[in-house]
Amino acid sequence: MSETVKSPRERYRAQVRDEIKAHAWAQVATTGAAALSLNAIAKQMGISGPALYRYFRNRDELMTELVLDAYRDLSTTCRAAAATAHTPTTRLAAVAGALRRWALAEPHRYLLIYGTPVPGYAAPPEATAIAASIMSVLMDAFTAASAAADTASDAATGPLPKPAAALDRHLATHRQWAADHPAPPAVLRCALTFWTRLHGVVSLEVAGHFTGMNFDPALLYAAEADAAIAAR
Amino acid sequence: MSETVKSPRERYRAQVRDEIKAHAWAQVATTGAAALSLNAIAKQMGISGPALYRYFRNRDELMTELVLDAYRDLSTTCRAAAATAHTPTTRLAAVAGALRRWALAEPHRYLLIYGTPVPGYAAPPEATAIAASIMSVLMDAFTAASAAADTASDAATGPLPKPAAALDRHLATHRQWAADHPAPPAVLRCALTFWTRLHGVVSLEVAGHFTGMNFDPALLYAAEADAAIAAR
DNA sequence: CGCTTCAGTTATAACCTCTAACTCCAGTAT
DNA sequence: ATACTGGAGTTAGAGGTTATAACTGAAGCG
Repeated sequence: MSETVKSPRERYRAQVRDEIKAHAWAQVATTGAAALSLNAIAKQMGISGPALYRYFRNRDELMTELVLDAYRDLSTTCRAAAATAHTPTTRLAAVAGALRRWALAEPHRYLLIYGTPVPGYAAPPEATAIAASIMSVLMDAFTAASAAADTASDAATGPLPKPAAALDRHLATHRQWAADHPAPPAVLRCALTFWTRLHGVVSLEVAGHFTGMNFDPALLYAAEADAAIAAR
Repeated sequence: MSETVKSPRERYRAQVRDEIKAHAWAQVATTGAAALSLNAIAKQMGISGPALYRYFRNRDELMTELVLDAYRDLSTTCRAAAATAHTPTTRLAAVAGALRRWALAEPHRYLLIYGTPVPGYAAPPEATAIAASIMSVLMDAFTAASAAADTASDAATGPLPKPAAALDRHLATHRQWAADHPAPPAVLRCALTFWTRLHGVVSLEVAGHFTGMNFDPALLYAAEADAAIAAR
């Protein structure tokens, strides 16, 4: 760590950058990413607007930084949750629970990643790399789960439905996103559906589409997580 | 229809309102809802900015109008798709296909409804009513599907997993959103999961989260739709 | 200890939403 | 038919935003 010793200038610069990001996160948490205002941040910090442009080229660069922070945080949260459990199925359940808690803790942070992309904005390659790393957590767990299922009772799950089989055949050749992961197509499919199903529930929840419906999204989420795990 | 005869003033007013909305939709389609600019619309129409405020109290009112239009269009699209099929399962498949086509035809329109809510904005009660009507299409189809399954072979689907059973018990009492629909809890659960699963795939697709992954979302979507229908 | 680099400043441009005050014409009512 | 009035559209302007340009002054560097 002592090798990261920097000049005073750079130390100060990094410190101010972090302070800016802290204020930005506060804004995102309260009013959402769309209302993020560089001017307001500067005012809160007691400096004038254009001073911020010494630290971030423009609004998009700050936004990208926030997106990457959010991705990183989500990734470590999922990995930490996975590490707490020792059986494959409980590990998947732990990741599912952690994902929802993470999303509900700061809805705007979840929406910053998975919500409406800003018009001209394109996610940086690093973001997709982190997203892939989250998927690898799921693929690891599903690999272990399917192995355990083989040794135990591989029946119960009858023949694969046609569309699922077609998806598996497709994923056998179209697996660029999991190129460095040795999982078979079925595991890729399971990880993918696990992700999309959980996102389906939690994204509607954080966007407020369940508010008027008067039921507990937690139960729906639990049922979906369970189904996705049991389906194998 | 001839009873809706209006004064010339009101005819003109309605016409201009529609023209404004047409330009707004064009903007939403190209740059997204977040970048919707009343000024730009006025410029395109050859009038000056403040003139628009004769027709819409503010930006939010125009946005609300667009949201309601989108909801209405999605609702009629789903109902039309459901009407094309004659068996319950093909009807569900038709609705699923129509939903994805509708979303992909204009991604920003889908995101306008199901994407990140704008900061201070709250959906009008009419929107939730239309959303409920979309759900009722699904509940009708699942009701018919489960009835058909009873007459045929109700086995295959073994005992309900614990979390799903818990959700069913919860929905038995928490069904405000389907108060005027006689469907049993299991049907509510099926409709709900059908919705969330399809949304999970299509929302990630329109938000561009599959772009770097190099697989065909259509196959994943088809597999998910099929699974949600087969699960009953 | 001088020089240079850079953080922060003000001024400014070009947008945005939205209000206020005014003009003027067209539809309405007598 | 004509007088009246309501409303559509105008300009001016307040207050917000992102972002650039030019300048100042101090702090770090050699």
